[in-house]
Amino acid sequence: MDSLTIMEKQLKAVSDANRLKLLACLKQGEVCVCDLVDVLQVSQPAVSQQLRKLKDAGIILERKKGTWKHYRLHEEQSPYIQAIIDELEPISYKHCGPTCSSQEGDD
Amino acid sequence: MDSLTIMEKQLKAVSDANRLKLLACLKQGEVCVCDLVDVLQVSQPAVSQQLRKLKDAGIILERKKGTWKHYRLHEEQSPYIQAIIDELEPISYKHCGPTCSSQEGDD
DNA sequence: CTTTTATATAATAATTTACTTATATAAGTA
DNA sequence: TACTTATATAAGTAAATTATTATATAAAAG
Repeated sequence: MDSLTIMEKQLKAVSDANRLKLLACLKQGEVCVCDLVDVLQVSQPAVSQQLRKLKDAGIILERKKGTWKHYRLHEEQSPYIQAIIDELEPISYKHCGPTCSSQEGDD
Repeated sequence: MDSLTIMEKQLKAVSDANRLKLLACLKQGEVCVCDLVDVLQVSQPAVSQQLRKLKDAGIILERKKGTWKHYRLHEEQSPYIQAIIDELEPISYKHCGPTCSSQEGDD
């Protein structure tokens, strides 16, 4: 994949209001899917699909923790993706529960 | 329009390979539509429509010169759009003619 | 004034996107 | 083992996108 195609893929991944909101949530650190469903006000599968796009573009990473899955921003971003993240106002959310938000994990 | 919506619009405008190529051409300065048609290898109306999207998003500016129309990058860009432009490898093109590429203009 | 040239707009069709509901998977719990 | 919970995948659908061809506009040339 040439650099322009990679760029296109990454930009397509962030050119959607809901996915920008997801990134705005993740600015604060790891978030589990259930909390993100709450923020976006769309169905759980919709959130799952959006997260997948961001993951496929290499913008976010996942960590499994029991039944839960936590997502976070990739530590290293292309400069232009980082600039986008920097521009986003953080969005805060309610933690769905103490079990979900604990720091231990499977990987 | 809130800032997230503006951001979404600008990012949608650049999340397409052909429009990224247009920006890559414009890095060198003003270009007339006929030269851009040559670069993209799609129909003239298609190029017109792509340019319109970039213009509507406030990323490029137009200047009329007789029958021709020249497009150039907006002097001021949002930091994230600028970061995208910076990342693009310039694309060179053939000037369609001396009349077209002269510097005088109507506005 | 008619013709040519450069560009824009309109109408349309194929493709992609982003939801939805239903179902699958996989881990935790009674 | 059966039930619940968290997430993912599948199938279907409505809306958006991006090309195409045909046509309009507007300036320049003859």
